Amino acid sequence: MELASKYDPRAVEEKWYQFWLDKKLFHSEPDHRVPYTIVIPPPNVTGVLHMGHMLNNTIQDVIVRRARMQGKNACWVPGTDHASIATEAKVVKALSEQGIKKHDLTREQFLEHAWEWTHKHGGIILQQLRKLGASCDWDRTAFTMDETRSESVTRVFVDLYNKGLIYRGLRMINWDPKALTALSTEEVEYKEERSKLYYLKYYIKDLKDLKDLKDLEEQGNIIHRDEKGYYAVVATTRPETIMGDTAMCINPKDPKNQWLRGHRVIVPLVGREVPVIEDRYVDIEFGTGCLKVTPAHDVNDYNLGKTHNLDTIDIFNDNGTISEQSPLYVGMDRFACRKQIAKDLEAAGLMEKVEDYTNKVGYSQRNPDTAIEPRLSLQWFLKMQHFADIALPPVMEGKIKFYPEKYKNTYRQWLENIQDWCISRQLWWGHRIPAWYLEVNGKEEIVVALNEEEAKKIAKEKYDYTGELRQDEDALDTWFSSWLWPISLFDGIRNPGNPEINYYYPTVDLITAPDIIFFWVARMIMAGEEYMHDVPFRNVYFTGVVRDKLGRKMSKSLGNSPDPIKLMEEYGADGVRMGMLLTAPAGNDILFDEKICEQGRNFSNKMWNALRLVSGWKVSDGSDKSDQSNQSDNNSVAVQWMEQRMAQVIEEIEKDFDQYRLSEALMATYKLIWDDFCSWYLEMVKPAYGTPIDRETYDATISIFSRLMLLMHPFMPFVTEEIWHALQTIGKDDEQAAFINANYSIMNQHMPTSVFYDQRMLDEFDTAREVIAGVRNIRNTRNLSPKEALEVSFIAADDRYRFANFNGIVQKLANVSAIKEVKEKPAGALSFMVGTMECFVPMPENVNKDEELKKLQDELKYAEGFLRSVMGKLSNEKFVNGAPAAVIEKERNKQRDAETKIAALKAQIASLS
RNA sequence: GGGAGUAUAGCUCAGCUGGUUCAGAGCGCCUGCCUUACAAGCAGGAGGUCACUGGUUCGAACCCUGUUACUCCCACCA
Repeated sequence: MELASKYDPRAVEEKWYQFWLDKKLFHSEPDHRVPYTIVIPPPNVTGVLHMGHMLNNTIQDVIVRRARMQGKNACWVPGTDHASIATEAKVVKALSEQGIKKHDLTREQFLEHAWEWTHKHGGIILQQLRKLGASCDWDRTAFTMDETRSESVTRVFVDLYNKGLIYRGLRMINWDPKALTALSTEEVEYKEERSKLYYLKYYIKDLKDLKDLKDLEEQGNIIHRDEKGYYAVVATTRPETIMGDTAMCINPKDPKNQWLRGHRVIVPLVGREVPVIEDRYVDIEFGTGCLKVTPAHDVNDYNLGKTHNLDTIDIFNDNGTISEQSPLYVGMDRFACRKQIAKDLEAAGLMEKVEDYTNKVGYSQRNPDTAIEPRLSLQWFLKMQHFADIALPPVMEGKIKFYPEKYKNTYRQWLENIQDWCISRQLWWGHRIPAWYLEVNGKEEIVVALNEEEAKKIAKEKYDYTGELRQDEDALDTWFSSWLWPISLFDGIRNPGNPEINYYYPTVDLITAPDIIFFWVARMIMAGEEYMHDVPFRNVYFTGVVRDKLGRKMSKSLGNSPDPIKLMEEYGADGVRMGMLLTAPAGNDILFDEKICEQGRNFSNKMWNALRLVSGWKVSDGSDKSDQSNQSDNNSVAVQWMEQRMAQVIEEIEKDFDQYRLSEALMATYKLIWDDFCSWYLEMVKPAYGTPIDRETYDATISIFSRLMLLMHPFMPFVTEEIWHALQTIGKDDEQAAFINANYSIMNQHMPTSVFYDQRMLDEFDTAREVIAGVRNIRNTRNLSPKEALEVSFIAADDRYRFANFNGIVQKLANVSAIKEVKEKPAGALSFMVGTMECFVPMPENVNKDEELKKLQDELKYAEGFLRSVMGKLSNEKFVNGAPAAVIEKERNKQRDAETKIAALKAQIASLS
């Protein structure tokens, strides 16, 4: 078999993915095995893969593949989200490009377009996940608006309505004037903005003269007056809302504004006369202490309006333009109006001053360019206190674990301050609210039912009504379907107790981004507790945000987001996966630099070349009766050592996985393969050019290499499958090889588990390695050719640093002709120390006495300093009395070692000078 | 305004129960090598007052006070 010197992922990746699909290796059915379930955070159906998805799905794939290889029945369910606002916006935009306006269409016509759009663009992202290697059970692909999921949503709505947890009411909500829909409080993101604070004059009605002006001022009142009369000053960031003012408010305890009590003031420009009300809500320190009250357009003002029985004047249309209810500026956009009104106020002498000001403005999460407008509106709500009550304990009590744990706090804080969830959206793309309206005795009544037929039945029973019903036009918030995801995927809402939901629920791990902890994670826990009386998952792994290498969020407008598909084409999916994982400790943001993928690509190549090496070996068939037919001691030691080392690292890897330290597990595996296996083991057993290797070592090598591929497989599925197959088919005839290739997969193999290992052997190797490094170092500094064999002798002060088992290996790897134990330092030798062992390389012609002396003296100085610090501890009574025995023993060992070392160094120095 | 987190080598991060994992890893950088698997490589090397401050302790990167800087979440100050 002739192998190219560079690994080419392109052909390999496609081939194996197809193979896995053909063999249905991702598919799961309930059986006797332990289930391992994970549900994908469903990406937007019309979305395309971005780096966040890459990270999230790579992590999921790693843990799913590992679980599968651990013999669990792994089931990773994929699917997409209908993303009502985002998708509807896209469809509206596409239609308008064809000159079609949404509201020229009927609901049915619009939905036809929307489905068409969904089918055309939908699922691209799922195809892209295949490139990544995602081992999802594609047969289970779901959509939040498919039949099962839709019906689940309707049922849950009806159920919660019947439980009294869903209600319809007029409330202050967040309105998106572009998407023309209500939003939940969670969907509003506040951004700091530089704006202006306008100080407006509100003249006092019928106040021409204040007789006790002086007294009032002495009491602390701040009184404004000009030629037109007395006036109050109101500070506002939103002068355009004055048309909706129905009061001015002061704090009853504010000494500055006592003089305003009981008066009426005139809204500037508008001319409306409004009362001065008093409420402790007003902050005395802010602005002038006078607050304009616009109950229709501000949550606090709304509350004031309720307490003080104020009128509500809604001066905005749905789209943010000024409504007919306003006496001025009708039809003008709110921001244009703000500019204009500022000018007009100025011109009319009604503006006291304007200051620069920074405040926070709410924006729609889905329409980041549109400032939301607080607005009084009739909407559907879910009462949340009940859900907060059931969702808090499982997380606080550790039934669900968060990684990293700090998100527990965030979670608790949110639940403890929960607000009712506005679940209705004025959209067509989504699950239509299953509520029907009817009129009974001139009064509107509501019937909530699974479908119209049911609704009619209820209307008949409850109201003796047989006429037409009118269904609510609104759709539900997207998250009202995704919160059921872990249940509805297994049809657990419509068909509770079915074998699938019983088997797969609860899922094990949820991998998601922290920004949807409230939107999704919390609500899934609520739904899980409500409908399954059990948690939906055991562990939540929060990924970080993928940023560029400068730490900026990746965004389209910055253009700093690489296209994952292109990255995979350049570095291979394995390379990109490894790159992502290397920089991704749980919960930390990822500063992603494309260059890191190179490391992944290089590593694929490294493993590939190890395969090239091994596959080029000729195995001794015993016929030559040469030494190569039997395993040498060297090879035997090498194999044993590698086995110990593997066992040790596997233990580490298992620990890392238990704690979801994926990047560390990967790094440990990486080093095991690159350093231990390639740099050390393969060099140990590598036969001289043209000579064969013994059968035993060869088989052991194939076995070790294969197991290393298993360990690496979850991280880099493609290259490991390729190499593993090559290893299984080496030396087989074509027919056997074809059979193996067609019937076996690395995915079906059992992940190696930790076993007992011999620490002494590992320690002995470490000594040997240091000896080798010492010799190599001497070569390096003296510019000696690696081809020139050297001799090594050593003085062992005690037995801890002996390495006799590795003598042959040291000889081979450092090109040493002989290793001798001596009692005294040979004349004319370079030296180095390994622990307390002195090593010498005799080399009379190369010894520079002064240099050597200096080196030794430096070492001596260090050792003496070290000894001093150790002695400091040991001569401290409190330490000897207070520290645990084991610690003291360690210090005594340090002392002994240091003393031995110092004696050796002194002897060497003496012999040189 | 409330809460959480972070600060260790040029960069990204480990450092778990305070003590031989104690100052580490990967990448980058420097030096020398195209050595018969791999230059996408090999061998070696340099790099750090563990943000600052005070304390607890026989002993602190680690525990506690405070300070500074950055990040995130929450909140109705117009």
